[in-house]
Amino acid sequence: MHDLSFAEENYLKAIYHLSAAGHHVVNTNAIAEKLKTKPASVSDMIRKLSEKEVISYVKYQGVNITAKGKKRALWIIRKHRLWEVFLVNKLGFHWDEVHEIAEQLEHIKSSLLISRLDEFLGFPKFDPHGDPIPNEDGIMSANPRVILSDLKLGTEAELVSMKDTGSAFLNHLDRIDMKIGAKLKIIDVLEFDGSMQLEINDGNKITISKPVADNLLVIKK
Amino acid sequence: MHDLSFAEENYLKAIYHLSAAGHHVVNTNAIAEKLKTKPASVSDMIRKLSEKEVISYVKYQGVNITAKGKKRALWIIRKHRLWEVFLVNKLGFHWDEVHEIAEQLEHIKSSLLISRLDEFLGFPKFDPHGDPIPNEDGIMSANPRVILSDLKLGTEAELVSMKDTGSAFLNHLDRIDMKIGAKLKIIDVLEFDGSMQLEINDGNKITISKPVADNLLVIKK
DNA sequence: AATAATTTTTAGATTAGTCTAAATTTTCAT
DNA sequence: ATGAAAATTTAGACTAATCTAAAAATTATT
Repeated sequence: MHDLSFAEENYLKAIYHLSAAGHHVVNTNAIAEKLKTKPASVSDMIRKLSEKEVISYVKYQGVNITAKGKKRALWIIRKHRLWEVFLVNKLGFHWDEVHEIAEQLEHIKSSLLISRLDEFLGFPKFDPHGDPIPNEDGIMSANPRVILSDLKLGTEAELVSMKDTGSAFLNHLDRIDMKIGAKLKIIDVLEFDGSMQLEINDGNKITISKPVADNLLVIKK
Repeated sequence: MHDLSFAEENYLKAIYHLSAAGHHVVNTNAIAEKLKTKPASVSDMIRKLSEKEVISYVKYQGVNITAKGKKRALWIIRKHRLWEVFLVNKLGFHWDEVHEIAEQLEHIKSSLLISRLDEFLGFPKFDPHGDPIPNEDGIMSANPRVILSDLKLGTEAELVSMKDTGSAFLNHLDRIDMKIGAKLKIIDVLEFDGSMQLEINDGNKITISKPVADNLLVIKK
């Protein structure tokens, strides 16, 4: 198991995220855009990563991540998300300030460190953005996040993240007491405008518009 | 303030440690040996570091660290030692397992992270090896470590580290209840063999041989 | 003080990662 | 289905960090 360099790890992670986002074949320009690098650099790196068998690749035909590559990528993602939990829960950072620091910490090499950190944090299942944390085998045990507006009447869910992190939107959520971790139950959906009536934390009933519901990510109970 | 690369940071730290260890002028071979690299590589790096004004340097005459360089080095050392405290006090590592991980963590760039970590750890003054932790300005407020056998009759001190970390020696210390943090008072020194009688933690009296006293590092009270 | 031994620097290569510019391949539109 | 547009790869160059081998400077020895 030769180690990957920081640059190689970043490429692999980007390819994993693009694969997971539906593009089961990932193209060069998409990688270049995601990493803010040039397509020529991506071509070079693709050759190197396919020699290391973490991706498979046919010239001009795009990239597929291999099982081996997926495992490596999920290991990096596990580290990233555990460090984010540490930064927010232990050091008091806000969840939208931690990404850059976690991008550095995710490259630290020590599996013992990560298992100790996991234990110290109480074996969290989600990072502060609501994304699930893979276990040592790369498996995410928790339900995936879904968009609130995709759920049906009667569904219960927990708020884990917001898509739009602009302060105007966050202020709005604050005003209606909608915080990460809030338990939601859908008690009505209005056909004509898609707005929803919700019960929050088994108490207050509020109504939110479709655009707001589109921005809220939840996991089903 | 342009950032230094990881390699540059490692060279600067090595030069700082060599300067602090008495060699007020540091020579190329010493740096090469410390970093397990070749003198030719050191020559190149010396040129780069002196362009960045963190060291001053005359060809064939060795290297001096500048005030600017010392500040940079102490910042890296601060990060290294705080991370070591985290690994030992929070994650349960033993103090002789943490160096390699801290070598990686010390390069993480974020001063906010370090001030938060410092606070989280309770503003420690020593790392788990007993070395003092510099503050934000690069100043080490604590007394320096000294060798127990250099102290005079009547002196009180705190055990902060052992030079010899072999398990035979550590077992011996365990048997006589000599742990990091123990408060020691020198109640007798025997001329003919240099052995010492100590009071530990205001209680038990024990006798240790000169070779043992030579291996114990303490700070004076 | 001259020469031998040691230390340090330079010269020239190598690898990783990046870039621009040009060539090639694929895709899309008419 | 063919030419234009877009995507991708190749070619060649650059920087950072390293190495080996050779040259130059310093230090030590007789």
